[in-house]
Amino acid sequence: MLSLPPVNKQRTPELKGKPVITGKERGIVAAASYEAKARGVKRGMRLFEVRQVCKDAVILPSDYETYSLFSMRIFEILRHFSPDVEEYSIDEAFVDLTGLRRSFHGSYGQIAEKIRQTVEKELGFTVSVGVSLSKVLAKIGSKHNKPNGCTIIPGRDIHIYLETLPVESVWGIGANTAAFLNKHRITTALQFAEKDETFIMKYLSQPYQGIWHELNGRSVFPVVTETKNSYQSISKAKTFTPPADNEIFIFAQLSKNLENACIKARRYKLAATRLIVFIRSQDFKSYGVEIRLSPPSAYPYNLMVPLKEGFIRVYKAGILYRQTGVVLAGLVPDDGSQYSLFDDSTKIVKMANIYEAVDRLSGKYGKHTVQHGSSLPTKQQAQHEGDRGDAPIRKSEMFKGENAR
DNA sequence: TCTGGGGTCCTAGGACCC
DNA sequence: TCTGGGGTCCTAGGACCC
Repeated sequence: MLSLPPVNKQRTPELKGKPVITGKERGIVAAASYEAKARGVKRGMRLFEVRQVCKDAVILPSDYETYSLFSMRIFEILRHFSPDVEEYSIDEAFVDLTGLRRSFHGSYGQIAEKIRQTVEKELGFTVSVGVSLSKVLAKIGSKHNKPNGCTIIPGRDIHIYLETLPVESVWGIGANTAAFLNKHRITTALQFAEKDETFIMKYLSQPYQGIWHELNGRSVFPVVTETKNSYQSISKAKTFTPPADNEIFIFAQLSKNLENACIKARRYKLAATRLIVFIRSQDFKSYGVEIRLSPPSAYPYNLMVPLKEGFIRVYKAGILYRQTGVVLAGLVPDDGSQYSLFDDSTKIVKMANIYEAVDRLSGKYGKHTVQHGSSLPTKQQAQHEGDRGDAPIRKSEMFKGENAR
């Protein structure tokens, strides 16, 4: 396992040594440098809290594009060492080194160290590496010595690394499972690894049984080489402050979520067979419904009726809500051909043409150049004041399916 | 961690069928 | 109309990750 530094400071040396965080545009911490983390900054923390614990924090917008470019270059370097590279996330990768000692004339540890040095030489920043018998152990290794470390965990030393590691720090074990394990007097990763198989089989489900094997040095999670170019689901959600109860405003939020999700789905040539509509109230309770879609679609025009239906089912007047969201699920490839006898095919083709034009315009003039009329009342203030106020709708056009062709 | 956004996979239990 | 047994499919919801 190899992991990138949380914030790329390579291009701006004046930030070296300073607590840097990204996520300015979202109001929460997307990533934090080691210096910031040392001061108590955590991922997901809100920015005003960051300023409380760390006054001199440098807060930058996330530069996703730059970061993912670096990430791609690292993956390329890794593939020079082994064909079996799993791009686990934008800043992490698994590499299967099995059988490579011969060609590199060295131990696995030496290969890993060479990888680390190559990345540093070619890209100018440091990464942490963990080497072991399984993905779970390699991940523990990579976290063990974070900035610029290279940790090798051979089978005979596993217990040394697990002994002091809280069980909830193990990859795949979250708060709920940790709480359960704690009840059975299991608090460290080693106690979990040493628990007898009967207990594991009886009380834990499959993924945790896998983790248990991996902690014991038996690899059961394969390195997945296929890079993902599709999705099982696409979701869009947005939190708004202050919480609101205005029906029109909340539906407009949902409508916007739907348009955004559809744009992404169309980009990947996918259509949804299920639409999930959810809203979250101020007290953090979530209400959602799922609606089957036939035919599958990624066009807001087709999904507006189901969206409304879902909204009516989840929305209760007089409750304050803080978030809305949609999920396009059951995604199927949209080759524009699979509709049933009962679907109006000429209408479907028309719709495809319209949205093709919409996507082209958006590509040219920016997202939401053209948007659904129902998405417009998304300014809270506008609703309160009974008009659209200063809502910037200059670029937007009202767009009604009936007249479009 | 009193709370952002975007994902994945697994499981229990109901529906339905023979 | 009731009673068995067993299989598959689907869905809601849980848990976890970055």
